[in-house]
Amino acid sequence: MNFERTLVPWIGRTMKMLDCHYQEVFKDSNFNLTKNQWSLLKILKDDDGKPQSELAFITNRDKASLTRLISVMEKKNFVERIPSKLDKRINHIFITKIGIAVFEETRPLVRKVLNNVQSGLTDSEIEQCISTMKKIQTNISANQLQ
Amino acid sequence: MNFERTLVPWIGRTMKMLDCHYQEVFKDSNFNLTKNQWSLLKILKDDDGKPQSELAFITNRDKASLTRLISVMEKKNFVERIPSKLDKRINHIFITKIGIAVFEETRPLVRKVLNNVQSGLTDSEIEQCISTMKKIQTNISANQLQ
DNA sequence: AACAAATAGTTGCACGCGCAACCAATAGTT
DNA sequence: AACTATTGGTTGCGCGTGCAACTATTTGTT
Repeated sequence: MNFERTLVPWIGRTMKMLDCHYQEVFKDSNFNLTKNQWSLLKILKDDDGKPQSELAFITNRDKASLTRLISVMEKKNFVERIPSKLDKRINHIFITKIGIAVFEETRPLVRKVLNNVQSGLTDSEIEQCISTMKKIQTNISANQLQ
Repeated sequence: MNFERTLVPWIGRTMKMLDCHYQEVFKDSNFNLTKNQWSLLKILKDDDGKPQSELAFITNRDKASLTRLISVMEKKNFVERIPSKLDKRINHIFITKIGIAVFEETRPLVRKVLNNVQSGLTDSEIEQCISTMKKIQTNISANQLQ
């Protein structure tokens, strides 16, 4: 097998560079925020109050991983855990005013990164690439069921 | 900005699923190996004896991250640190016989995963996607210099 | 030869991941 | 009502990441 014709390492390397770039941008912004935290703020901003299990599902994370993400964000006062009164096992997660403010203030930053990263790509190129990503995701899902 | 037309989240999610899938496959194989360790074995298999700094550069990693990766792999007897006699600061990294054996035995596994993941993709689709990844990487590199 | 600057590698820190084991609470079964 | 799943969340573990501070060694400069 010729690994040069293999897509996966290319995706991996690209993602690695993207992660690094985001980390750098957030660090420079002095907002004490990470890419993952930002993604969760984005979800919560439109749709608050979900239990952790649901957020774990939406973000494709292990529930333990989500627990820790929420813990960090709670310490920073970006989100709040509100225990359900109907079911004492459940925490509902709400975004705070600070969380909303930070999200809004960093939004242009993220937008700029996305624009820069995609600069020079045509619409059809992007669509084509998204379609390929979907196929790969389908293939992985199919394989994991075996 | 419509995030549905943004490529980055698609790449991110795909990569996440890929990481998970690899982790699962290696775990099931009982080889006590991870994707990152495998990638490094692949590099070392063809080209031994490089100093850590060079391996960090090749694999696009922080030198600290590489230190730890090597440490884990050394504990598993996959690689060896051999201090240079000419320059006492340098460690040369060599793959062991065990490392080579594990690499060869897991190679078909990785090949199978790659084939499955790319099944249904045409050659031109793969090429197109790689080309897009290259452009994104170029964009990121250009931005980081600013 | 003596001092400063660069280089290779390690360690502490904070963040992030999945798995497995665990606890508390709810739901389902007898 | 009593017992057994099942579910939601937390914690310990091993692995992985980058940054910054650190040590030891080498190189470059006066």
